[in-house]
Amino acid sequence: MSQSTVSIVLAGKAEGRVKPETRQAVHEAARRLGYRPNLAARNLRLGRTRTVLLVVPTLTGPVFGAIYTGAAEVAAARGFGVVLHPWPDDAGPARSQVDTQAIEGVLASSIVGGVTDFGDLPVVLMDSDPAAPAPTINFDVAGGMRAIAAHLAELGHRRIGHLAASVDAWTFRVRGDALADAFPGSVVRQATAIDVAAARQAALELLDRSDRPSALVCDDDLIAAGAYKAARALNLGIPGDLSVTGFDDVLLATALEPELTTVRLPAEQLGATAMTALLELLDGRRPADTSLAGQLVVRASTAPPP
Amino acid sequence: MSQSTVSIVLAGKAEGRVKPETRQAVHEAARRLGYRPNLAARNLRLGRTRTVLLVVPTLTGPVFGAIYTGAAEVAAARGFGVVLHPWPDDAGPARSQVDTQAIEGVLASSIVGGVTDFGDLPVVLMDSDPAAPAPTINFDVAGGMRAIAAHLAELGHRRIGHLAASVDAWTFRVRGDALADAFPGSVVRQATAIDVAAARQAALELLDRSDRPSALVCDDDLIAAGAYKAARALNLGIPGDLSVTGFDDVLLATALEPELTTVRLPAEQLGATAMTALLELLDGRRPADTSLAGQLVVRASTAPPP
DNA sequence: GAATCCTCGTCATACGTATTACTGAATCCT
DNA sequence: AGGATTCAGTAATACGTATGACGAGGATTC
Repeated sequence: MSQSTVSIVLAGKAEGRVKPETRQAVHEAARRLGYRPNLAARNLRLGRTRTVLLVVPTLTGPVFGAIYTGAAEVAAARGFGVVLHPWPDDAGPARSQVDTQAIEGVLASSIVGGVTDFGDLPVVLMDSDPAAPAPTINFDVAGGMRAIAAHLAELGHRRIGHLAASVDAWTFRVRGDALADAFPGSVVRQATAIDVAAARQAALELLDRSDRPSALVCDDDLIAAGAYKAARALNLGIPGDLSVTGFDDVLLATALEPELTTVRLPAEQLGATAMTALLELLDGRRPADTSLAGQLVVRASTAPPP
Repeated sequence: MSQSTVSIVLAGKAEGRVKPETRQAVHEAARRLGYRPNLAARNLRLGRTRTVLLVVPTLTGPVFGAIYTGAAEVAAARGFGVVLHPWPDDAGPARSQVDTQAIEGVLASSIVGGVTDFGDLPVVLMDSDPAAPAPTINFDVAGGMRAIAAHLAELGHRRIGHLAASVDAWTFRVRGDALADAFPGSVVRQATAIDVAAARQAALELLDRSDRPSALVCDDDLIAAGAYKAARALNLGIPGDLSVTGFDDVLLATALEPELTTVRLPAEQLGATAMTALLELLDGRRPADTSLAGQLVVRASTAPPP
C-alpha cells in the first residue's frame, strides 16, 4: 500500500482511480491508527493555510462577541481556522502584525472609514460603509430606522428628537435620512458619543427646546439609557410624557425600567453571513453585498404622545 | 551565498558562525527583496505552529470581549496566532473540531465544570475552578466580595440578602463563604440565573421576608438590574430603603439609575495574564496560579440602612 | 615546521504531503 | 490474434526550511 494511494483516497479523489475495497481498507486503517494528514506538510505542498484573519475593534460591545461567534462557527464547519487580531481604534491603516502568509483572507468588523489595506488579501467588511472597495455585509440600519419611524408615527408622534451616534459618517447619514423621510421637517438631531453620560447631556439639550419632541429616537441602546437619565432629571415619565427607542437590543434593553422598545440586530447571523461571503470569495466567486434586516421589538418605552 | 547561511542569520543563530559583515548583507538583501521565511515550510521542519486555541463560551457577555482582546494582544506581541473556537454551553468535553495538530496550546475561558479534555495539549484556564488539573488565572471573587461586605458593614448594614449566580458550583461556594464570614448568621441566600427576569423574581422572594434585608448583594450587574426592578415593584427606594451592589462593572452599571456600586474586574488583564501563562507553559516553565484583584467602585446604590 | 584549533561557511538531508507521469495487467475492438 | 484502451495502483518529485556533518583556509601552539 503506497503513500500516494492513501493520499488520493483520503483526499476523496479516488473516484475511478482506486478500487472501492481498497478505499475501504485505507479508511479502516486510518481510523484504527488514528492517522491524520500532517497539516504543515499539506500547507507547504498546497500553498494554502485554510485560515482567515478576524480583525476586531478594541471597543468590545456585546454585539461583537456574537459576531465573532457566528463567524467562527461557520469557519469551523468549513474546516477553516480563525485568527484573532485586535485593532485599536486609533490605529491607522497599518498592516497586520500577523504574518500575511499565514492567512488567506480577512474579515474585518466596524473598521472606521472602511480602511482596507491588507495587501492583496481578499477582504470582507462587516458593519461598514458599503462604498468601501470590498464586499460588505451590513445590518439594514435604514430599514430598522423606518420600522421605528412607522411605529412612532402610528402612535401619533409628530415631533421627533434624534440622538445620533457620531462615530461613523456613513451610518450617521443613513439613519438621519431614513428618519427625515418619515417625518419631513420635524426631526431635530443631536450628535453624541455612544456613552451614557454624553447621551444624557445631548438628550437634555433636545428636551430643553420650546418645541420639545414627544419621542427620542436613539441610535444605540446605551444612548437610550442616557435619554432615560435625562428624562428622570427633568421629571418626565417614560412613556407617559416621552417615548424613547433604542437600537441593537442588547441585554441593557430589558434591564432598563421601563423596558426599551428597540430593534434587534441579528449579530450572530451577521458574522456567519460575512464568513460565508469570505469563503465564497476565496473560492473565486463574487459574494453579493448583503443587508440583514433587524426586527422591531416593541416594549414599554413607547406610547402615544401626551 | 547559500540558503543555509541565510537561514542561520535570519534565525538569529549567527553568533560565532557568520561574520558580521555577511550578516549585514543578508539582512540587507532580505529587506530589499521583501523576503520572509515560508511559514508552512518552517512549521513542517520544526513541528511547531506558534498558534494557540482560544475556547470561548457562546454566552457573549461584555466581559469576554475584553478577555479576548487582552489575550490576543499578548499573543501577537510574542509572534503567536490565536485561533477562535466557540464552545456551546451545552457541549460536553467533546474534542475540538479544530485539528489539534494545528495548535500548541489551549486557553479556555469559563468552562463550566473545568472540563479539560484537550488531549495532551497544554491548557490554561481562565475564570474557572482552581481545583481543575490545569493552571488557572482567576478573578479574585472572594476578595471582591470581602470589599463589598466591608463597605456595607461600614455603612451599618446587618441583614444581607445574597442573590447568587448558580451557574458555577465553585464561585457559588466561594462567594457565599466570603459573605457569610463577614456577616455570620445574617445572610439569606437565593440562587438565580444570570438573567434580569429571573433575578427580579428571586429578589422579590428575598424582599418578601419578615426580616427583610437592608442590602442586596448581587453576583453580577445583570442580577442587580433585576433587583432594581423588584425594588421598584415593591416601591422601595434605592438607596434610601434598600442598598444594592453588583459585580463586574459592565456598561450597564452606569446606565442604571441610580448608578450601581459594584466591583470592577480587570478583564483585559485577565486575558493578557492567562496568555502569558500559557506561553510560559509552552516554554516548559510552570506558571503560577494567579488571582487578579478587582476594585470596589462606590456609586449611588448604597447608603446606610433606613 | 608540523600539528592542532578556530573561523566562516556550504552540503546534504529530512520533515510529510499532493500530484504527474508511469507501469503492469486486464479488457475491448476489429 | 494483436493492437488499443481502461483500470488500479506505484514511483518519483517538489514544496522551503533548519540543522548536523563536513571542509577550506588561516591562526596558534609546542
